Amino acid sequence: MVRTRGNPLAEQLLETLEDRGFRDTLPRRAVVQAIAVTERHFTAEELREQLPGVGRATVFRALKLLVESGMLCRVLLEDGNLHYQLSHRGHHHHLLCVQCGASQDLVGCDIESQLQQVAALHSFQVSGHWLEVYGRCSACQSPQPA
Amino acid sequence: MVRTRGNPLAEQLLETLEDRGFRDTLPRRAVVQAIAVTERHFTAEELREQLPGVGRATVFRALKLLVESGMLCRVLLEDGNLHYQLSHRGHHHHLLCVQCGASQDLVGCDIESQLQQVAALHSFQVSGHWLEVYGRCSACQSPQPA
DNA sequence: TTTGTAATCGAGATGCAGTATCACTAACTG
DNA sequence: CAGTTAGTGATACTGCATCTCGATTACAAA
Repeated sequence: MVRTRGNPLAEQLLETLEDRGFRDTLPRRAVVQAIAVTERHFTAEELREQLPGVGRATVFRALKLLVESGMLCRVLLEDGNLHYQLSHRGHHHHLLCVQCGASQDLVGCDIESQLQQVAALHSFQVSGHWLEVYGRCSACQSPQPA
Repeated sequence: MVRTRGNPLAEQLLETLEDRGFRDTLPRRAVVQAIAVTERHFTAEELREQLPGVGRATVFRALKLLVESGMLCRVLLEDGNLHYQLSHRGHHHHLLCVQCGASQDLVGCDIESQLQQVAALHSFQVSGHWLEVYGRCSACQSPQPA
């Protein structure tokens, strides 16, 4: 395993980890680099297949670190499977295409304030929420109707 | 295993299953009965512990049937654990107390229409969503401040 | 009733995602 | 450069769920 210069995104992720006190190690670097070049959401297993030289536990540890640091987010698919995906923003949600599996971030959604109000009717104090939206992306709508 | 007269709710669940073409068997009856008398949301494992005489696969098969028939719903806890809970209404969401674990249904939440609008900005056609709300229930708020 | 048969059951194997252990190694620190 | 400590990885294990397949049972037709 050789220390390669990763792509800019990978470097940035590594830097953030360093800022949080974590070391810049070769295996970690490999995991982060693999994630940085992955377009779609992925499972831990898929990631592992791309990293035959990295131990199983290390991959999971890196995933956990990145999730806890807010750089990676979990995505719950409609079939219940849990995937991972790079997180650029802070809190946000996903529009998941049930046909092609693509995911795009949902921006401009101010659901929390609405939740606060409705929950208040139940005397419930909201501290967080989890939302996934399923449907069809623009590319999967018109082209092939049926 | 003896055929006992279950409580009314259990009988109703069984009937619905029968209407859908599923048989009224003793093990199934036991599973449904156990679910019907459970107040809180529960894990498959907890349910299984109450049913030592019923096979593992049978419990899971019954859970799946009930979920697919809309009588049981899955609840995703904040820690990522999946629980099950009786579903009285149709589509609804849960207010999950992170302190005592209680769950109450969120009524009067018209989130889907709001989602449709926001998603439309992305040319995304919404077909469904999953929402869990975390926070503190009324009982867990005032009594013990810290 | 009796009987045919498809649904269902259950024991155990298997799958899959993630964690625990622990001896070893590599990265930072002084 | 040596010491400290985080990190690594092989492997065992856990938790939750599904698969397999021969045995059993519910239901309905005779």
